[in-house]
Order: sequence, then C-alpha cells, then structure tokens
Amino acid sequence: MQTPARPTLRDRSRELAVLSILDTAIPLFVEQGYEATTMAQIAEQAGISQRSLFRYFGAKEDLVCGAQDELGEMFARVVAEELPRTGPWDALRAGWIAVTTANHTPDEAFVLSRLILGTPALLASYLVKRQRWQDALVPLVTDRIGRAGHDDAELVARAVIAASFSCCDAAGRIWVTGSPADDWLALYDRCVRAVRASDLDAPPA
Amino acid sequence: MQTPARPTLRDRSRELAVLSILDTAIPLFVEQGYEATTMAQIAEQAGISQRSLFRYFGAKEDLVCGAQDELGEMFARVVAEELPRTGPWDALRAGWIAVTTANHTPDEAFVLSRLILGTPALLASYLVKRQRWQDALVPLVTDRIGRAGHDDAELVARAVIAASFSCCDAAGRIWVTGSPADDWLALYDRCVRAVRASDLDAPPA
DNA sequence: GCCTATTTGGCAGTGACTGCCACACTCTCG
DNA sequence: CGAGAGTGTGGCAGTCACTGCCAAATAGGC
Repeated sequence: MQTPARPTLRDRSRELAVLSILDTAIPLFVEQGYEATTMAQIAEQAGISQRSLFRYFGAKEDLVCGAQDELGEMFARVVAEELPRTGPWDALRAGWIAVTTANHTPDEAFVLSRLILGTPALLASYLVKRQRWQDALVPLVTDRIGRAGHDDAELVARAVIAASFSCCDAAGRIWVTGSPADDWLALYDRCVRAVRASDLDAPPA
Repeated sequence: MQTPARPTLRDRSRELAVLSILDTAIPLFVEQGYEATTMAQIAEQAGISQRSLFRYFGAKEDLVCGAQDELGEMFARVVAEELPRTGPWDALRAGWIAVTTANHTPDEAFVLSRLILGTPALLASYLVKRQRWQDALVPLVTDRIGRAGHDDAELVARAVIAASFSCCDAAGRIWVTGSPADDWLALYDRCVRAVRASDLDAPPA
C-alpha cells in the first residue's frame, strides 16, 4: 500500500537473497530430511551468517511455509471479489484456483506438499497458518450470508469455510499419493460433491 | 490388550504422578500463559527433576494435548462400532459425543479449549494430532462406503471425515466465544447442517 | 566524499529436549 | 535374609532453534 509500484533496490536485493536462500534450503530438506537439516548448515551453504538467516526467515518452518502468508492475503482478496457475484462455495473455489496456480508449478507444489505432509513440524506450521486464512475469511462470508437472511450467519460461514478447507486437505492427501500431473482441482470438486451429497445418510434433523 | 483388568502398582503410581504434574502445570499455563511458563518451573513446583518431567511428558505441549492420543483411539473404536449400523455422518457424530463427554467436565474442556485455541504452539500440536485421528478413520469409513458401491471410496471417506472434523472445529470456535454451558453438540449439528445444506449455491457439477 | 540509516556478523544467553551414567528402589529367586 | 535383575530418578553436559545486544560494514542521499 505504501509502495504501490516502486520496489526499491533494497527490496529487490532482499527478494533475491530470499530466493537464493530457499534454493539452498529446500533441496537440503528434500535430500536429507527437514529435521536432519540444521539452520547452521543452511546458513553455511548459503554463505551468510546464522544470525542473518534468522533475520530473513524468522523460523525454520518459514523456509517452507513462509509464502503462506501472502497466499492467504491473495485468497481473501479473490474471495472478496467473487462473493458479491456468487455463493460462498463458488467464491472459495475461485480462491483455491488462484492460490494453487500462483507462485509454483505443479511439480514444485507436489514436492513441497509431500515435504509438508511428511514432516510433523511442517504440517503443524502449515495447519496453523491455514487457520489464520480461515479467520480472515469469516467476516467476508458472514457478511454475504447475513444478507441472504440467515440468523446464525457466523456459524454457517465458519462451517462452510472450514469444510472447503477440509476438502482442500482431503484432495491434497489424495493428490500426493498419485502423480503431479493429476488434476488437484478435480479432486477438490469431487471432495466437495462428496461432502454435500445427501445420499450417504440424512443429516441430523 | 495385554493388561485387561490388571493395572500393576507401578502403573497406578505413574498415573498418580501424571495427574499430580498436570494439576501443577495447567494452572500455571492458565495464569501466566503457556509460553511464559518454563519446564524448569513446572518441574520445580511439581517437586521432580526436569529430567523426570520429560520422561512423563515427552514434550511441553503434551502437558495440554497429551490425552489426545487415547481419545483418538476411543473415537476410532466408537466409529467402528457404529459404522455397520449407520452412515458415516452419524457414526462420526457418535464419535464426537463419546469423545466430548469423556475425561473432562464441560468447564474443564472449556478452559482447555480456550488455552489451546489461544496459543499457536498448542493449536499446532492439537491440529497435528487430530490429523492422526483422521488417518486412523479413513480405512474404516472407506470400507463402509466401498460396500455401498462408490468407486472412489477413499476420496469420499477422506472428504467426509475431514468435513466432520472441520465442523467440530467451527463449533469449537463458536463455543469458546460463549459460555461453557452452551451445548457444543447442538453447535456441531448446526455446522453439519450448514455444510450439507444445498440452499447456499449448487455444488459444481 | 561524507553522513546517516540500514544491514550484517559475532557472541552470549535462553529454553526445549536428549543421551549418558550413576544411584536408589523394588521385586524375585535362591 | 541377601544377591542380583529390572526399573525409576536425578544430574550433567550437549544439541538445536531462536533472541538481544553491540560493533563493524555497507549502501544511499546530499
């Protein structure tokens, strides 16, 4: 907001440093495991001091899950744009499309997903950050649903948002057991259909 | 399974020690915050060495989320019993009833829920453990759905399980903003109804 | 080319957690 | 009753993620 179209030179060199560090760290995580890789080792290989490494990435998990924060903002932005036109489910779906196609190729996303789902510490960080995404969406969806005449709008909003995230989750789990070429969005849609289908059994009255 | 009705003296004294430690730790967490409480302080107040404290609770978060593991087993057991008779949604609901009424009074559960939801480190541990619960349920529900003639049974199972958990989640969030006397199960049911209701918008065909 | 603001590195410290070893307790068997 | 095996406990030193602090370097604007 302060720097609309003016990324200073410092910003760009910082961005470069971040990318360079990630290029060092991620392969190390993939090759020898996340836990077995120390911050000291990453700093050494990246040619910076450990102290500086911690200035770029406040926590070890941020080397993998750091980009989550800006993705969350994008998600909220897309959902906010869609909500006036469509229902919550479609708006959330648009959010997923935006997020999953940004920043990473399917192959990169595949590797990172495997890494996260296979490392408890990373999974923990990932899940917490996604909770933040959900919290940011609640007011948006609540507002939209409230207008449609529901009384317990916040509860409905929370439930639908959480369900959409859980579908993302389930689709992701299935996806990483297959091939990166598989269509994650199709899996997501099938999950949503499964959850919303009423042929399993009746919801409690 | 090995010790059906024969808790040895050692087991009982261990159980006693665990409870005594928890009685020391939880109030400290509630009063002065989780992060601000050190393991050294807990050990001192509990009258044991720091080394022994770590033998009883392998990690600091286990002082709050440790009971989760046995609850997960109970959950899976109840769901497994229910599944032959009912659909997945009802079986999962029975699981929630069992889990939420075991071990803690509503007031205790309320305090612990607030503590967990308000502490990122605890939330992380909690979410990861719940992922384990889900993984344990997948084969059970997959089996049941598969019998009903679906082809992509595992995907449907994962999606429905995850959705049920997300409803638990949403209901919990709403619950902790109100009073312990509120009916958590009623909130859960409303979340499930909200997710499965088709009057928000149509699921993608 | 200088002055200032930001970045960087080193260093010491904290807190969670682990491996190791020695000591104590208990339970059992002779 | 006493020797020995098994187990719980404490202490200690070490690892690793992470932070605060200070001094040196570096970059940018004048």
